[in-house]
Amino acid sequence: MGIVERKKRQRESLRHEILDASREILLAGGYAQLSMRGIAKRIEYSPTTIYLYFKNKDEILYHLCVEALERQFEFIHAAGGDEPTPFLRLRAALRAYIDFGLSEPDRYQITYMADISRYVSMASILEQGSFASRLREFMCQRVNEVLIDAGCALDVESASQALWAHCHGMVSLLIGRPDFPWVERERLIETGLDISLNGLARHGAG
Amino acid sequence: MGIVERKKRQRESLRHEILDASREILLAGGYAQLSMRGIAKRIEYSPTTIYLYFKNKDEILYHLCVEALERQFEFIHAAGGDEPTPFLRLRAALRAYIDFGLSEPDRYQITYMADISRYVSMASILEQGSFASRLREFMCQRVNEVLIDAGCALDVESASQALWAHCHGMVSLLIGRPDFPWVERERLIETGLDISLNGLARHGAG
DNA sequence: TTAACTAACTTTACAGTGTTAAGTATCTTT
DNA sequence: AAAGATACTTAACACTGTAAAGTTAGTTAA
Repeated sequence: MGIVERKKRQRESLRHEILDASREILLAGGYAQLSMRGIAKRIEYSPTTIYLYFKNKDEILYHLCVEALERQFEFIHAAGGDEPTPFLRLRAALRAYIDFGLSEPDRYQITYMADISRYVSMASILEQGSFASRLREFMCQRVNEVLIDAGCALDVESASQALWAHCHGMVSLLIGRPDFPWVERERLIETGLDISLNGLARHGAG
Repeated sequence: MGIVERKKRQRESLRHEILDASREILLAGGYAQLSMRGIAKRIEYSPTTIYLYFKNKDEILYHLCVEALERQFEFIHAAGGDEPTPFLRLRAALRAYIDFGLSEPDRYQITYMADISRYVSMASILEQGSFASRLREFMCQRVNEVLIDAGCALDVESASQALWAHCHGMVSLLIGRPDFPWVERERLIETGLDISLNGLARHGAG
């Protein structure tokens, strides 16, 4: 029965068109520009058609979020693999985290700053095998290597979450308050990383 | 001419009523609940009356933001003054920053996370003598004491901004993603502070 | 004292948002 | 050809922030 297949393909196709249009609007005009009616106009369907393919706007945001996490994971995973020490490998990963956020602010915003929680649970974003959970594991691994290397008794999970928060703080403030009188950006980032990483490696080392 | 005075007072009074209503709505129902029509209903005036007292919604948010910064400054300024060392005094201030954010999430959100930038400039928030600028100076001062005490050559401004970002990251993630599988909150905060502060104090100390 | 002016406030309206319910047209199956 | 499912649209609801015009009451000047 090729017809059923074709229908399925067509359905899948419009689903993708919706996500493509959403992504384009997001990256072109930012998060605030993204509206159901805007998406509808772009794909040349009525606004309510979208609801036949997605439960609501948050479900679209969720898919954009998952996509963004995939890109983020790949960006960070690719960074610093050739560095000689655990310390430098972790540093490269954190630096990549920050660079990703600053170079793709709208993607970053949708994953970490947008108010996405009404319909989308953290659990579904962190489901096993997802890029979010792989990113999390990857980070914990790099942190763990440093902890072992430095002979430091810190809890991996706590340390990873703290470092994540540190990086997120820099990204979100730089994105969200661009007109604050920041020191030179590169210096701020490097100082922030130095502080965090020195604090990690030398923790409990007298 | 007492009449002009009285009129001025009445005008000032309604202005305050509007801000009071806004604050109450914000603290009761959160940022998303705050609407011009909601404020109007609470003060028993028509929605457009508000526009005779405030340019737009952002100007109301701005005033709530300034208020929140005042509270935040006082909360943080009061913390740790009796601690014996610069290190512990800074630690207490950062801890207070985080505690303030977590205990008054809506106030925190409006000052650091809300998209307030269309009409309100950072410059007006940081104007000389404002609580925002006093908070900033206070933080730099405590950081500076630690830097001097530890004989560390880090730039005060960079270090302060980095530490601020670290704390903001923890607060904003804990507020914004409450359903993430965080480690026990107290442990996370303490670990984050340990890392940041050890990294600061031991920076460049071999 | 009456006419002009002004200040305070409301009504109406516009353009936008997410979303639901009902209706239509087309395509598939019996 | 009739029945049923699928895909899509139109109309509508309940919101949002905000601008323009209209109303009412109070103040001032002739």
